[in-house]
Amino acid sequence: MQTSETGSDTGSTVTLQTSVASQAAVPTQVVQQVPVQQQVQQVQTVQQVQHVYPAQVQYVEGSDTVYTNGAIRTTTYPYTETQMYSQNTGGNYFDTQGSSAQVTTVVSSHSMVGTGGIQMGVTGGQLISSSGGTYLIGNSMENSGHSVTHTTRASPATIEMAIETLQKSDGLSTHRSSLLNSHLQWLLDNYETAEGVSLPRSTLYNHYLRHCQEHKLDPVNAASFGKLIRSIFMGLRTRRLGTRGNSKYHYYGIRVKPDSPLNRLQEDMQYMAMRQQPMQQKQRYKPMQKVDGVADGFTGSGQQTGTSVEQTVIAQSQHHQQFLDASRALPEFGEVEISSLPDGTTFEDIKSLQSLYREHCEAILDVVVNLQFSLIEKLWQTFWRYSPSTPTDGTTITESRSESTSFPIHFHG
Amino acid sequence: MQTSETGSDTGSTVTLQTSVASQAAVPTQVVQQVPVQQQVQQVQTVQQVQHVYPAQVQYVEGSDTVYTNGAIRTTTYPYTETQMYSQNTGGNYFDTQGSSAQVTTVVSSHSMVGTGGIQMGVTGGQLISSSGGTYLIGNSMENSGHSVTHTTRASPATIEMAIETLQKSDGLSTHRSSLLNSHLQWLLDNYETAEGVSLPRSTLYNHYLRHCQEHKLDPVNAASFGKLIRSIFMGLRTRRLGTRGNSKYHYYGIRVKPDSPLNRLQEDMQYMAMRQQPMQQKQRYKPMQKVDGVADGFTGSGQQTGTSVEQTVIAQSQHHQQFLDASRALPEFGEVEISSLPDGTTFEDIKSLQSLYREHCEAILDVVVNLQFSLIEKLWQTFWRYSPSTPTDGTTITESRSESTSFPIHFHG
DNA sequence: ACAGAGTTGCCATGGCAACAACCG
DNA sequence: CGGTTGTTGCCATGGCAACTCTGT
Repeated sequence: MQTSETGSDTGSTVTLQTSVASQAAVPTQVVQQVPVQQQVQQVQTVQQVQHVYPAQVQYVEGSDTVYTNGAIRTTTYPYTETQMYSQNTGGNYFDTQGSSAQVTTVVSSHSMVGTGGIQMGVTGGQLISSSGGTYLIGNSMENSGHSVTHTTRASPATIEMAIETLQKSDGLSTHRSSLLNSHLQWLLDNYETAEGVSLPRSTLYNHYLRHCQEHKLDPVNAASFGKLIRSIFMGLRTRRLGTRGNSKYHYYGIRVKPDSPLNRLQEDMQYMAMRQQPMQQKQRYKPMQKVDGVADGFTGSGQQTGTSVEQTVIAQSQHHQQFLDASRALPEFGEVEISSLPDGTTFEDIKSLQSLYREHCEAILDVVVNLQFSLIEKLWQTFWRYSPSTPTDGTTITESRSESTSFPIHFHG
Repeated sequence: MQTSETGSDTGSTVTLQTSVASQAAVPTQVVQQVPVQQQVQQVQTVQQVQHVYPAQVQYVEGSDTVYTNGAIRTTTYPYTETQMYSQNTGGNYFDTQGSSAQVTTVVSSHSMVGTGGIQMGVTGGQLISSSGGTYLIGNSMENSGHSVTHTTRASPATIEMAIETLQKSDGLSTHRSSLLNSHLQWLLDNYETAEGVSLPRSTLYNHYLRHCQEHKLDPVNAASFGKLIRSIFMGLRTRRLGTRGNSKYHYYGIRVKPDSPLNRLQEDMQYMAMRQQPMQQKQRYKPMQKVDGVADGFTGSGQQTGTSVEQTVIAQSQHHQQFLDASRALPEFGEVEISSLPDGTTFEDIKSLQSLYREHCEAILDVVVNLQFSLIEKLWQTFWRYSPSTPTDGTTITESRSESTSFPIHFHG
């Protein structure tokens, strides 16, 4: 359906720039760009279809209120949720925040308002991205596993659009182009759209950083990476998943390709991370084993009637695979037990420090999970820089759980 | 014009809660609320009109694209800007981020979409808040100063709505009510809507914190405060003003009431802050003296034809008054001159430290400007906590500007 | 019924890049 | 004309509170 016009560089490049540290008000502003040579990279077009777990998708269509959510709630919740996203030519993505409440809105550059914001149609369970503005969502396949539910997003046409839109200014087709194409290619090679699954943004970004490191590419920051990936895998939605108080932002509607090397790495590392977990944490995932209607164990996807057990388990593991994250692997630190506070330091300060330390540990675990061992030192430097000697005073953070004392030592000892 | 129905507490309270530090994953979650007694606080209704500086206001009305911006650009900029805001009963505020691109959207719970999102009308230069949903913008008065351009937002009816909407759940009219009423009252007493001026959010929030401190009230956090103030002064827009790289978020469309004590404090402190500034910085504000078309010295407000000099100067001072902020008062620190870096510390690290330090200084200056001297110690603790001895190593940050070395010492010496 | 947990809306802030205006 | 600066759109993350769901 898509012609194979490749992202043939000249004249259309994304202007995502190499991350220059120009944040201070220093007026010099040197733009140091690595002169990667102009390799015109053929953007691969077809994504293989395999191991597609039928996460059920549904849509609701009202007269002038359309909810195109993968996760329709069946309640009287004031429904600000919606999370519509326009399928327009690129730039305007509607995130959770800012989407309207209860009534329409959303809109692309072609004024689709009259139709209710998003046009819909159902084809045989396949999720197609026509390049224009319509958005097709396949309905749920309720048979046994491994059906083809999605795939083949990010056709070259789409990418072309993405590039054009991201760029939006004309004649600058320099080294940025190839640099970007490389990023695009990597993303296309390793990820694919898939309904019902989500990836933590940090995981995805860490993968990206690792990729950049390996290939000596300048990474863009997380925000720009967000723009990039949304321009490729259109229709990504935002979710915040995780335990209470530890929610992390996820890209919902994307997963690691089953044949991606990232997949293998992640699995290995997951196993390692699993082994580190105290028993209590492991049981966290157990209740999801008792299979019932809901396929992926998450709120989302409303009523699902005829799923098989096998299917559910697969979807589950799929979900876990992408979902397991440092924030979950780490045990909760529990309360701090301190006899006497030395100075004017309040209990809040202690908790703050604990929180920071936990974040640090999560970061460490995260890079380890992603095999980015070289980043460990950087993380340590970042965390401890402002405390060359000891953390502020003599108080040590003692954790109530026995196994988890001085957690990162497991990794560095 | 408004009936004097007071926010008489029972049955309608805002559920903004006292800020409990439940951020860690500690499961206890004690909600400690100060049992302020149920003083039914009469919400004052009429705001005095005085010293209204005619910041010029304008509106543009298209067929189905309405730009109700205080700052219409006259260009071909893709105009995602718009910054529409719904005037609905409360909760749904449309910030810069997320508002549609180029085509309508925006929407309240009463489906005003057909009208183009925001209805407009012009009355004789007065900005009126009818409690329903329409938003009236006065046009610019092009005569001498002190005309009545705005005022009298936040009528009791509006507040009632705000309360109802913020609350949205019914029967909990407890101590929260009076606590909130106190906040409301304070906000109503000290601020008013005004077109063409803006306040840094930090300033406003600091004022609020100070207020809470003085009255032994539990402050809400900045986000919740944002909800609160937007529910009262509807139509606030978001701006990010400041020098490049130092932009701060502002509430645009609000100012300190001319008779507010905050005003006096701020002026005094500004003077002090001004005196601290090296000469070069003071000149920063000078170019605005050369009066030309633009009234308030900011981008925004497009074509203004017949303003008098007096008017401009007044608007200018008005603007400065609200706008002068620590981020501007502080001189730029300039480049760091370091002979040798000791460890693996990179130049980026130094710049990072410098940036942090500057933020620290700005914070200090900010609290001093707002006479919150008791917060200074807290700030210091916060900043130096992770560095009990010296900042990381022997390197000292030398600033290129002569007067500004060790800036905060002026305040603590 | 109540408490705890997950999810999400609304608000906050911040970085990067694009754009416009301005200045030399 | 190019470089600099202010402003803003789009993306990111995070906190609080409301809501739902689930387990006791």
